[in-house]
Amino acid sequence: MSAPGKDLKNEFIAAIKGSVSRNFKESDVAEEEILLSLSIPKPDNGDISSSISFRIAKAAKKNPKEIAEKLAAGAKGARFITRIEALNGYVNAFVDEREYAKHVLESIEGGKGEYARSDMGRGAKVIVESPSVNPNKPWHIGHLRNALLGDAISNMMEACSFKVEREDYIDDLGMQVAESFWGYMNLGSKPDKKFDTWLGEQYVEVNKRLKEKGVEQQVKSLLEKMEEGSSKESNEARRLSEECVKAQYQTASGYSVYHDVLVWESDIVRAKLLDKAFSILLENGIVKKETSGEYKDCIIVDLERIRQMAKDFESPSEDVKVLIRSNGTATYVAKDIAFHMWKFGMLSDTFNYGIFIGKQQNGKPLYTTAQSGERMDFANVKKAVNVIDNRQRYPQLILKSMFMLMGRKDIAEQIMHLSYGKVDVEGGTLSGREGGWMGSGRSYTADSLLEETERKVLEIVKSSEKISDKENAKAIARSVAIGAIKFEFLKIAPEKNITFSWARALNFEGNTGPYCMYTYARATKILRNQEIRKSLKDYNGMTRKHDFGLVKLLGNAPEVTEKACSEYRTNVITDYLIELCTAFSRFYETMPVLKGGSARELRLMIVDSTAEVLNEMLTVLGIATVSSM
RNA sequence: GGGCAUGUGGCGUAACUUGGAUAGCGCACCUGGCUUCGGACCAGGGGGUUGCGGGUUCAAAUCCCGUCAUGCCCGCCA
Repeated sequence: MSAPGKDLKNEFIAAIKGSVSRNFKESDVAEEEILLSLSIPKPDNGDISSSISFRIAKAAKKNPKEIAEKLAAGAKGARFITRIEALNGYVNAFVDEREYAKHVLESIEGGKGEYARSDMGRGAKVIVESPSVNPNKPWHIGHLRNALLGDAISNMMEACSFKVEREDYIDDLGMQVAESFWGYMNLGSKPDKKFDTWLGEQYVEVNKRLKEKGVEQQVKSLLEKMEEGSSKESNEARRLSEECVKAQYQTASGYSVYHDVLVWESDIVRAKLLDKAFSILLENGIVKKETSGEYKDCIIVDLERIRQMAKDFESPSEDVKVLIRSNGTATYVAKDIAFHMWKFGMLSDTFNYGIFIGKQQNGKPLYTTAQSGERMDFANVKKAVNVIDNRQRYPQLILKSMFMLMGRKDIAEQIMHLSYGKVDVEGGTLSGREGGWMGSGRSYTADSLLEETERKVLEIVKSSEKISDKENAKAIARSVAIGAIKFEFLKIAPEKNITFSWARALNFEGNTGPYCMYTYARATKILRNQEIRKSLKDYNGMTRKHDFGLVKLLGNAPEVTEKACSEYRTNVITDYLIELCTAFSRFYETMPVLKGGSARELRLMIVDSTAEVLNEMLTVLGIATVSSM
């Protein structure tokens, strides 16, 4: 895989390294150190820059400016770098724009739709868990953030050569489902709308009645029956949950979010995952069963041992964590421990699988754990990414630490909690229980967000004079709306809380998905009916004006994907896209392509390459491009 | 009480992991640009003591200490 930006860096590093060893024999700087010293200077100062002289100056107790001058004088470029200068202590390199442009454009051309990728993951199998919404209500915009993050992270990891399994954990044995189930049986309402929305409304209604006499007790006993597995109630509850998940997956499908497998809590219970896991843990003394005292009959883990294992482990007020309660039921963390032992292949063959959705719109089926069905080859991974909000930091930390206690540091290090901030709405929260997602006017479900956005986009599409493609207006509006929403969530760093605003969501100007999509549409419009010279020989039309700035950015795409992936930060890609689109727009305004004279072929090639990179990067975010909008 | 996250022009944000040249971008505001490849655009302008106080350093939004504010977590609940 070709990464021109990296090639350029390496050439510069080699040039500096060579100069250091010739001029400053006593100060041996590592290539890694030079790499960290690199930055992009203002265009006037050069194309790539290093601040390494400051470091050398410190060790040698000399003036950094002099060091830089000596370094620059003694450094020689090879293929791309023509000139190396010192300025204010920095060492700046200037690149031969024709030679480098040739390398970048040929790399993109040769990449055949896989240019902006990396082989970082080396085919390692990873399981990404998201969004794990309780199966008793519709996705609201908070769940949507999770789903979009999970989807984009999965795409990013795939682009970096990981083998990704997209898994969704369905807790159909929770209090929430029990409450909705109770409502279903006792409130006398019949489904008159999308099932998940209706069920969510039952849930809100039940929650209001929980204070009435006996209701809470009834719900609890209902949950107990559900957990028995073979009862009439458990079958009925599972059926209800499945219907709800089917509805939720209509939402997912609307956003082009897909999964490979659903894992149901009731199937985990049925497969006796807990028993298998805890017999191993008890055998090895990782956890112990208390026979007396405060925690009599509980299975606990000593938190002091965890504290010693994990330095950043916060000190909880208690000294032990109960994993299995005295009545034999498991806590959330206990379930997660067993589940992760399964993910990493530590438990023998367990689940049966069936098909939940025969064919998703990506062409693949969605499998599900099931009471009876086939054995399949899920899990057994090298890495697990859990997209879970930041409130679960503590239990996730215990989870990791448990593997440390098992002597499986290798696994502990490969459990990544992708912790993200919560989504609020102006003047309120999105509580599922209290119905905050229902809103007062427009609701905050993922469905209505898409609907509203699509409506607004459609208005714009219809009033646009430039679009000839009016028959496809609806399809275009749908794509643009999805792009707008996804970009809006993914451009915010995951750890930040978001306060949702309709005004921002329905703005399509500036740093937005539609801007990027629009840029792509303009690029492809130029290319329409044009022949792109695949093996362009003449790079003489290359200038240092707005064309080279654009080409340099194009050269960085593979590194951007890699950085985004290794940091689990989707905003690395959105930032790059904005930068790229801005550079292209500038190029578009100032450098005529079709009337470009002798530079025409070259500029066509630049436009073609930009469209290619835009398409690849947007695809990684889960955003499909349109050629007219 | 302990811990975690966040704090950057009126609003929303990037850069913080790995210190580097004048803190980047968008919205809103002001000025200009469509007979020329699509104005969901471009060019220009005003607006910032990066919460506050110390420290380290040639160099701090970035690292360290303290402090304030906001949100969250610390149940045999789920």
